[in-house]
Amino acid sequence: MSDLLTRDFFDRPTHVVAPDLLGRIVQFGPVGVRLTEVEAYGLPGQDPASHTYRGRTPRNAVMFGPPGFLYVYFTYGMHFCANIVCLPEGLGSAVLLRAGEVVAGLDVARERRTGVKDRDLARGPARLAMTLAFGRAQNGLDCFGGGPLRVLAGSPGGKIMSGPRTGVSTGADTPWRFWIDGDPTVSPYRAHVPRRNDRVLRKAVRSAENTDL
DNA sequence: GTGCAGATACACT
DNA sequence: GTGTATCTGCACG
Repeated sequence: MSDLLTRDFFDRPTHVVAPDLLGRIVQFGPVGVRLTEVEAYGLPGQDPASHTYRGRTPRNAVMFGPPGFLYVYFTYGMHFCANIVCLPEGLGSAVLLRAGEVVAGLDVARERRTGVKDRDLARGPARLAMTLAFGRAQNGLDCFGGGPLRVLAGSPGGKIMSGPRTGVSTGADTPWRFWIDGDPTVSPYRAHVPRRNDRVLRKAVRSAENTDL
């Protein structure tokens, strides 16, 4: 199974595309990852968790473009995460690639992430991005442009599960996180722990220390 | 298993 | 100017 999907595949709402994406293979150059966990992000003004919630910015501009393009963003000052844009140009939504299993270019993937167990190579959104070598330069790449980035057909080979995304009030009734049941490469990530108070406290302590110096 | 440090882009005051 | 973020690796138990 290595047929290409068509762009139409992504010309649908994210919560429809996301579960359908499980088991498909994202290939970039020599490395291919079979998706085992994804998360859908909604439209501006509708999904507080989405980067497009507050409208268009230079960073999220790709999300407002046509479907089937890669949106790579930088977060926490050190990590990249990758999404694929859904719905027609101008709407602004995408599916986050959370985890997967390396099924092609395993040797290259191991070289990129030495000392990491095979199952952990793409187990988590930022790890997946590292393994596929997604970075700033890959933001805005077309999955259907005939270039090194492609999405291939595949089947989940397991039961598809879904659950609510954490920390979101609006989408609490609609479970927009999808994974393949029992797959060892599904990221263990916890329900987004809002460590706000801890972080605020730590930051306060740090700045207090700086002041004392 | 749990807890924390890291360091940048962006929205908001 | 300030606070948060679609998180990971490592230290520790």
